[in-house]
Parts: sequence; C-alpha cells; structure tokens
Amino acid sequence: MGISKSDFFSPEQNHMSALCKAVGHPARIAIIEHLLSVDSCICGDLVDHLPLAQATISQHLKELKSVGIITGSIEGNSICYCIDREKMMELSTYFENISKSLEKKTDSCC
Amino acid sequence: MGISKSDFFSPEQNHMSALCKAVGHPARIAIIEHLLSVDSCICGDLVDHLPLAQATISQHLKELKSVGIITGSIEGNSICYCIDREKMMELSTYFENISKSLEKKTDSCC
DNA sequence: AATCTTCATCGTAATATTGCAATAAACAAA
DNA sequence: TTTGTTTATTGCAATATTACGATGAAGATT
Repeated sequence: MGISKSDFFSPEQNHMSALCKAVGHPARIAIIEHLLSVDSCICGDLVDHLPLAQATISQHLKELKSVGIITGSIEGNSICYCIDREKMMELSTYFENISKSLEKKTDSCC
Repeated sequence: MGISKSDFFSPEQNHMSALCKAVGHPARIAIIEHLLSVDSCICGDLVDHLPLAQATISQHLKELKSVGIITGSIEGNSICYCIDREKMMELSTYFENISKSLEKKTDSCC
C-alpha cells in the first residue's frame, strides 16, 4: 500500500479490499476457475493450464491462501487446493448489498 | 502485470480481475462506501473523509472510473461521482455463481 | 540409501502502484 | 479581467507486485 494508512480504514474495509486484491489478477482468476472446474487440483495441474512457471503459480496460490480464498491439504506428495465457499459468498454478498442499496436510491444524479 | 501475459487469459478473466483489482485497495473501498452513503459527492467531500491528499484521491477516483465502477458528471465547478450498479451486480453475480457451483459439488476433498 | 516427483522458497530483475507537493485546467464569482 | 474554488495532471520517491531460474524440503518410488 505504498505509505501505509491502513490503520485509518476499518478492519472490514481492509478485509474486503484484501479479498478483492487477491482475485485482482487474471492468473488468480484463472486459478480459481480451474479449481472450480476440477474441484481440486495440484500445482502441477495448474502449470499445464497456465502460461506461467511453477514458481510463479506457487506464489499466486500462496496469495490466495493468505486471505483464505483457497485452502490446501497435503495428499500424498502433492497438495489438494480447494476454494473456500464462505469467502466467495462474502464477496458476493458484499457487492450484492451495495447493488441493492443503489437500487433503493431515487436521488441518483448520474 | 510485470511481464505481460494477459493475452493468454480470456477477455472475461481480464475484465473480472480488472474490476476486482480496482476495488482491491482500502481507500477505494472507502470511496465506494462513502459514495454509497451520500449517493453522490465531489472530490473535496472525500478529502474531508479520507486520510489522503487530494491528488491521491483523484488518482483513486480515476482508477475506479477507468473500469467503469464509478461515473463522474460535471456539476457546476465540481464533479458528481456515482457508483455504476451494473458493475456491482457483475461482481456480485460472478462470485455468487462460483459459490453456487461449489455448493453443488459433492466430491470436495477439503 | 539414492532418486524422482511435487510444491515452496530464495534471490533478483522488471514493472506497477501508491502517495504527495506542485502545478495546471476549468469554471464560478467578484 | 482578476480571484477563488474545485478537480486533474505531472514529476518524483518509496514501496509492492510479478515473474522466473535456481535451489530447498518432503514424501514417494526404486
């Protein structure tokens, strides 16, 4: 965040922006969509489907994991990654509520 | 995006990640929430509510505008910014669909 | 044990973002 | 026209992100 001012913002604002930031990269959107299409997968699986090096994908997975959007569990000598539905709902609900609030407004100027 | 690989990703993936990236900063979440609470506002209004310089806020507004999340219309010698409901619904629907897809799955491993 | 497979981490380079002071631009008011 | 008000842009410094090769760590396979 450059010069950090995150203390000013509410924990909810910081949390929501962190979630959004985590999905704010095409590779990470692609990772989520791929995980969705196969339910679970290993990193090597992703390496075959994305134009990125294994190290880069591992880094993206780490970022998604750090905000809890995906969880990884060891399975043999590979890792099974799954999407956390709660987090997806959190995002969906947040934007739905904004959308609903906007719908109610009648004094819109634009 | 560092070394650009965005051509590999689908337009939808690039679009969705751009929307998410735009809201992936606490100041921009705060801007959206403030716009929501007053429906419209001018930049000076935001300067009073956020711990950021006018130039910085203007820059954040520009980023939100660039992806269409907010629109600005000139009003006297100030500008009225409004949230685009379509974009909020796009975000909500995207994550809702993921959430619904996850719900259906029974072969979850995590 | 030696080797392979799979994923994580380190180090580093290139690029992008963030933030702000200073300044410009556009319009309103005097 | 001059002055004030409001937002945008420029230029720059500090920091963060992205990407990847090389290497490490942990469990599987031989």
